[in-house]
Amino acid sequence: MPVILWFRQDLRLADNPALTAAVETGEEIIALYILDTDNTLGGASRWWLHGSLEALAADLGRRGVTLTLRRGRATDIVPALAREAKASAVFWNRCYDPVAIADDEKLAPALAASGVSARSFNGALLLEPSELKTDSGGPFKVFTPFWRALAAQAPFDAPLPAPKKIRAGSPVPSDRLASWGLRSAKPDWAAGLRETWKPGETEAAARLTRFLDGPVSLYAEARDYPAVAATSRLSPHLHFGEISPRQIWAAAEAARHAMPRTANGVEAFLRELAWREFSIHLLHHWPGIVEHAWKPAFDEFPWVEDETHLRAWRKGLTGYPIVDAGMRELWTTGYMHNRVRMIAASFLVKDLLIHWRHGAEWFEDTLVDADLANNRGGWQWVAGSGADAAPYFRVFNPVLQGEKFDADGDYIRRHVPELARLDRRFIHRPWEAPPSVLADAGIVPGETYPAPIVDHARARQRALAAFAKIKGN
DNA sequence: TTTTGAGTTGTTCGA
DNA sequence: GTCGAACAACTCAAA
Repeated sequence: MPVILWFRQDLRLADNPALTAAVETGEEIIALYILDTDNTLGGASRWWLHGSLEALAADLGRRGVTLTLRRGRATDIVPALAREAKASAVFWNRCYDPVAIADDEKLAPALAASGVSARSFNGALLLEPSELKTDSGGPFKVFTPFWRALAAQAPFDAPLPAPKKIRAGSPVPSDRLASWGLRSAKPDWAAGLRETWKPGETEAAARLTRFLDGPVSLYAEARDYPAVAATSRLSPHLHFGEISPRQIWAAAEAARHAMPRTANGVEAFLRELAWREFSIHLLHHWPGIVEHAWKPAFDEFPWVEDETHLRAWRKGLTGYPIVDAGMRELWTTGYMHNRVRMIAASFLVKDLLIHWRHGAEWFEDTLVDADLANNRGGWQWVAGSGADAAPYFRVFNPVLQGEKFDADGDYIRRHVPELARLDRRFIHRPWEAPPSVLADAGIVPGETYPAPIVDHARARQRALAAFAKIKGN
């Protein structure tokens, strides 16, 4: 009797515990992916998913296995396919968002009732939420102790190799990937994504190797400079499970061992990997953080509804170059450098006083690495409402941040072409440039590039006053 | 049980 | 130009 391997956010063959276990049964395997109708994916995520499934299907195809595509509710599709294919078991790697957890809790007994065994595995985390607790038995709420506790449990299980041979089950009816319309965007906005990214397990591994061969040695210092290619850019690959944190941890440790000069960079990089784990742990223990402030007092915060400001922010037309560069990088490439994410997020939440949920939703629609746990956690961190959040008085100054982390304005010139010829002295504050300088750069304020939509100094005062209202309550 | 040091990423002001 | 303090108070995690 065949067994079903249900692919979810683990679109890879290597270090895939569910796949390895399924292969080890010796039975024929039916590989399944479900496009869940309850999961509204953002446009950039849909674009990525298409490519990732294409790559997975090709990798499976080389082993003679067909990837079966179905659309619907996982809780309906999995038992139905098990009956249809007379499968004896279903294998999958666990996901940790609230919908997936609820599905798992329904599926296991439903399958058991029809005599199908269900086996789930950890393919997405170094340690699962149940495996990492404080001394008093509760979940961590502060990153640094979480990180210490996590690192203390290294080394983690060695990554599993991709199965050499997979016994293919008889084909069952499948949707065609194209029929899902994941890339049927009109107008075609995905040109920048195509130039920037290549979804799939092969590219994920190659990207990791390239990063560990070079940029990682500078990572600790250079990762904050958005014009410098010092980050791994593995986040979308990680989100879709084209690579696992165990693979990354093991490879990074190997690099540190082989090249001691990379030690600082590796340490900082693994810390960032641990932030992903921390976010997922938080989401697992407090699923309410998707919609509500983790600190309840913040649900009383006097957020401002301002559609005009929100639209200017989304389009990268705030008049603050570093914010606009970030928002345009996001729109054109499906990605934003981490430092700039903080600046742009702080601007929305603190300068414009717009609810972090609006920002989170826009990011989820436009980021190729959109990840519920990371994204919601990150936005709440910036807003000050999250676990281990930034203090309320930490308001990023977009001019100072720009001058500090993009001193020459290279990042801005790349993404805001109308400012490309502006002298570096004014690249972060074009409103202060003399008319002759603006003329030389071909800039007409208010026409080719907007004046600042708010005055930062005043916006900061307004934010501090607003945050004072909810303090201590 | 109580105590204690610490907590991703900042800015401004005044000396 | 540089530097330290203030910006709040609270909660966490471990001793």
